[in-house]
Amino acid sequence: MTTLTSAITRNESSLQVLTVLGKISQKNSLLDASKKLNIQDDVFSKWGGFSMETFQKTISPGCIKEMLAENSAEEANHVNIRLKKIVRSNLSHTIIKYTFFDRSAFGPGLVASTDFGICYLGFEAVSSDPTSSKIFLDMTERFKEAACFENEETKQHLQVIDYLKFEQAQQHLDMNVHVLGSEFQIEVWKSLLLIPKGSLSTYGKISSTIGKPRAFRAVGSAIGRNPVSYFIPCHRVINSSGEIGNYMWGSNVKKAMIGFDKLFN
DNA sequence: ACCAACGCCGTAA
DNA sequence: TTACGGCGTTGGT
Repeated sequence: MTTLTSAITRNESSLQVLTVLGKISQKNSLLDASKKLNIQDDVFSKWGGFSMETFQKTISPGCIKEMLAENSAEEANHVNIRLKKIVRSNLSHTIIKYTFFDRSAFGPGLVASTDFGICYLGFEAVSSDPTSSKIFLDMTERFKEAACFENEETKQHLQVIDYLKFEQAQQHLDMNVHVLGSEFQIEVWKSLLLIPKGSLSTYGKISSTIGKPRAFRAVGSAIGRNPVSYFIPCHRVINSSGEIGNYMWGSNVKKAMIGFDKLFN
């Protein structure tokens, strides 16, 4: 099987993987869920080249604890991100281009950018009218003073979508990210970039690293407003209890990202 | 400017 | 499992 073939099946099987992950609980294992949904249990190997059992184990409490304990600061991420703030007062002169993508390792989604870099990324399966989707409304609400229009040809978008398909082993990606947010939010988002791929942190730990150990709840709110999911890895922050916790695009997507981070490549 | 309500929380019981 | 504290953000006066 060629790399290309497996990449196609990966991105096509992601929807089924996400469906199964949305159905699991402490009572319901991946195997139970896949049987109930009448989904083949080999979708996980098609998706990431690892078995359902391996994935199940990776998101089990024991492995989650291990990922929380890892505190290596070397070689943090495969993606080297340069973060720049969007100045709100300049927004009326800002042009934002957006592209819907129908396939990736984490399902369909929306990516947007300014001329400097990516300003928005999220994952949602949109229906026939994309402009009424939660993801589109969230993006346009954030940038309502800017000029937003659809564009399929942006080099930055293609680069991001390519990466999210994981069609080949990614060594390194240099990426510019342009974020709109308060000082506090941007400080929180920057600290997320320090969480190594394959390990996890907690809301409490993040609040301590920014010097406000009691602001964990505010940190949760700030993380929830992360405009560029996956690349600003808010999926790597979970509850101190070991629960996966909530996620803007669904906790099934969060689980998929956590397991994929750990197992893929 | 002020206040109330709300969150991807943590922890104590 | 439930209740409450603490903190930045937002939306309504």
